[in-house]
Amino acid sequence: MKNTEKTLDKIQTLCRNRGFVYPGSEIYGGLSNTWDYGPLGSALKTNIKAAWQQKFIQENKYNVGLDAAILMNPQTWVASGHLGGFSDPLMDCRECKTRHRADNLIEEFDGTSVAGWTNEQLSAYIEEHNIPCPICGKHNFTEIRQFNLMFKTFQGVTEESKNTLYLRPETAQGIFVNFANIQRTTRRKVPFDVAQIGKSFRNEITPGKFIFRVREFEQMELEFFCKPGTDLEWFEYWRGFCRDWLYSIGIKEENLRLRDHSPEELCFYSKATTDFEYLFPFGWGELWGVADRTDYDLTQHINTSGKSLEYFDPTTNEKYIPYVIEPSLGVERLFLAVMTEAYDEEQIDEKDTRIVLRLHPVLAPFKAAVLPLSKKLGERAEEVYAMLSKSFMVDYDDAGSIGKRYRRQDEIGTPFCITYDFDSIDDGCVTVRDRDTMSQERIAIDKLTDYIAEKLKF
RNA sequence: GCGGAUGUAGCUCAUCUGGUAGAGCGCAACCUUGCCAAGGUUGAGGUAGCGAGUUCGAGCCUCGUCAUCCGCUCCA
Repeated sequence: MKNTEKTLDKIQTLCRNRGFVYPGSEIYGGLSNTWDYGPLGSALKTNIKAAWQQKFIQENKYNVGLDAAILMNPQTWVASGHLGGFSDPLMDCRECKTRHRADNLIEEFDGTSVAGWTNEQLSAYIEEHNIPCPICGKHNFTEIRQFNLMFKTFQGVTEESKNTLYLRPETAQGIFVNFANIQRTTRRKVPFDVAQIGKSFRNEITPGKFIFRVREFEQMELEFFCKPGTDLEWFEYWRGFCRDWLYSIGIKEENLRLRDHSPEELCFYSKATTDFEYLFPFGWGELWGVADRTDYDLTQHINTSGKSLEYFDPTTNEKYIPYVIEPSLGVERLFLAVMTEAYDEEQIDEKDTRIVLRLHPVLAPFKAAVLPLSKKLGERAEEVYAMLSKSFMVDYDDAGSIGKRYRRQDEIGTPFCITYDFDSIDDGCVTVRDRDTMSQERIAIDKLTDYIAEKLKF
């Protein structure tokens, strides 16, 4: 029973104590659901993103990268449907403390269509018809509160409504609005896709579960543009591709499941969607969504902007709006999944346990730690450290017993510990201890960089 | 946002019915030690989340506020 609630506490504690993740703005009493990634956490995050970029951009012939702006012309959100369509008028029942959507209350009460109604109209209608709470049957609601999931801000120094902008609630739209630019400048032929890592912001009503659901988060997304009719084939392709990548960075099969959305569950524009769910300490939670979004997004932008985003296929002389397959992954969620997967406690004896973070070496913040067996060897050991740091993130620790230093490194996921001992002066070798196998190997110092580099390959 | 619980040193906690805060671990320095949490000496670190009130006196009582955890509502 590894993935339990208790494990989340332990992971959170480890994260805070060892410099992976701190509560945000802590000295001012914090700011709810914000987290700051410390020295080790930022390194892990960077490594996760780099691994993704390597697999999905560098090694993939279909992909190009993009880094679009967070602030976008508000028309973007009109086209995507985020402005207007996703702002829920919510009210609470004072009697039974439940929350309801005002529009649903009316529609479920007498079937009246309330599309386009203002909050005043909604609440007047509820008063007028004395609509009861569907849970307790009483009629005692708070006033309507509007929950728009987009963060609002202003461009320019005056806070006028005409200057209102929104922090993007998803990175995808930056890709869609650049579709024509990218296709033209890279001379890509369909199929191809655009991959992007970036921050998104959503005013979730209920964030929580450590870094699982936060209001500011980072997405690793790609939009794969393909010919209509080939989309389901490609959908399958990406599902497998994404799954295999997760396995390769250390996610275990038994902790991952692919859940296909039922027809009723699908968004109205989506032809097929699969949630990759990971067995987090609090239960199964969505990690990665792979969706066939059809030509919905591009069509919306064509209609709203008036610009043509059609693709002309020069080999067949066909014109069409490409279909899109979108695998969308949250960096923080993968961070948590990776930490959950890696977290291990080894029972040494009745009273003694050892925490080992079995991170894939590619993801580990430090690839190795240089540990002089005695402080007298510090000068020589630091030379080894300086050499390795040219190629890798390396730690150096000379405080305390060697055993204690091994454990410190085990806790932060360092795969290799390098001890410089008294023989090293004569034979030019150091001992490399492997975190997972606990085996020790004598390696020549001048071969050390290559030795570690070899271990870092997938 | 609602309901419940919580908030004392970096961490885990103690402080008897209100009388000006302690331990273990961790951390730092020195000595010792020479491959998986050794030992010794010394030391740093808290206006008890914050603010107000009651009281001769509050970490302990009251109110407010902020934050965290659990549950509910929601998640394109």
